[in-house]
Amino acid sequence: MRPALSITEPKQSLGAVAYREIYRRIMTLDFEPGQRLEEKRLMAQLGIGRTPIREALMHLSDDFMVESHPKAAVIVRPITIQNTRATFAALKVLEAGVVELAMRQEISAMLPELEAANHAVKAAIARMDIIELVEANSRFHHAFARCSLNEYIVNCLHKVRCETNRLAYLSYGNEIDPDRSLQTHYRSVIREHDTIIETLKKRDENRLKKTILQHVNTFQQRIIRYMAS
Amino acid sequence: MRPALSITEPKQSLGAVAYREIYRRIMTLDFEPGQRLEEKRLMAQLGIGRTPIREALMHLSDDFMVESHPKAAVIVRPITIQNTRATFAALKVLEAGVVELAMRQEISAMLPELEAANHAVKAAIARMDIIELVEANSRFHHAFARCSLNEYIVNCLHKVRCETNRLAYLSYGNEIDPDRSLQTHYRSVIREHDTIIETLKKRDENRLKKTILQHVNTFQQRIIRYMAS
DNA sequence: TTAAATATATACTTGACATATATTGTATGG
DNA sequence: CCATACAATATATGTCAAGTATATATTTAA
Repeated sequence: MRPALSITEPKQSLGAVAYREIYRRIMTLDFEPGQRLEEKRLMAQLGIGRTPIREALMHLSDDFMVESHPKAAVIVRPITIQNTRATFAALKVLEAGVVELAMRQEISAMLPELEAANHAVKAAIARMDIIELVEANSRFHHAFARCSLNEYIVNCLHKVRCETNRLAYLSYGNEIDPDRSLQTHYRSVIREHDTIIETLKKRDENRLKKTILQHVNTFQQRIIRYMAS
Repeated sequence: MRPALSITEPKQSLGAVAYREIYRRIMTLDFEPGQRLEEKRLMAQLGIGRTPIREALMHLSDDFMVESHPKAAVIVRPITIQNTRATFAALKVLEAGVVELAMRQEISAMLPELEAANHAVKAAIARMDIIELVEANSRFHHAFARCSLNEYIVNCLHKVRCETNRLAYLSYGNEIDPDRSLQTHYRSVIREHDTIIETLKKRDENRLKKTILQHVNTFQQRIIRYMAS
């Protein structure tokens, strides 16, 4: 039996702590795209030794959040048109795959998490808390991905989501579209999330796939408009 | 200008060396599923320090080739029915995705590599060199995945392929089906590979997708028969 | 069978060294 | 005088070694 402490603090490794913290700073653009991440600096900033820092950087590299240039430098991955295109292309393939797989699985265990995340998204929008919005939205899509019960797909979507989260921070921080306002966008997101849960419960494969792809498009159009501006 | 040595030996890091060597031993079932991999042992066996060994084990864990039990042990990932099912499910989603993406890309640069790997597969079959067969087949499918020009998909398929390679070694090492012989299986593989290249060149999306999924099925059926025996 | 004590391997730290890369500085040629 | 190429330097990374603390697994005892 583990001590009660473990319930709230699963005694995560320092490597995991470093990953989370650097991840957060990259996501929130505190560490800007292209910026160099030096081990010594990170050690000082996070108060953590070199071993877990290097471990975290390796994992971030696996997740395509940083680029590793051996013997030279680790830099925050630049945001480019090409990368963004590839991100959305992968997103469509994988989310559609989730739908196909989820329809052949028992997924009732995932629903509470999905609905909790959905609720958190709505609350964050109501409070206009962008950081929490992106994180709750990330949890929602992670829970959705897990409906595939396929660790490969879940893992790959995690990496794609690292990038979409960064894009979300980028675009939500700026009002970019005078016609179709941010509020209108949020309403679309909420409506689509609700529809996703609804069709998932009904196991309506065609409508679910259509909704998911539309949901990706809703976001993609926003990003395209952002990058064009 | 780099020394001539770099052309053949790109001066890979010891971490990469360790990864490759442990990967090879897992793939060839020299390290058996479930077997524990101790750092000290690996250090002695490979003559490499602890840092790159740990780095390699982390990457192998990312690739689902080993399971990491923090503070306890790293073990070679067991081969189970469930994992195998998930592997093939992901394979079908991702390979179909590759087809969709490849059809909208300029992929002529990938064709030489595809054809070279295909040739190597045929040669390995002719020589009945199972190790080279699996590796050449792996290169073929890696080249095919790269036709998507999508690093997320390529990366995910790499992980899936780690598992399918292991399954291939497992099944090719044993004659398991008296009716449908190993030679018949090889002939199917060769025919399907040829068709894949052919339809890729012709950009015949429907036929390519059909062929790829059939190719996956050809292998899956063999594995199912193997596991049933 | 459960619980306590022990042993071992991992997670992490510190310090050090070699090397590859980037940077600076120098020299040569246009 | 400027630009290019080359040489020297500095710095950060890759790797090793040794040691500490701790968590897990194992053994022992109850």
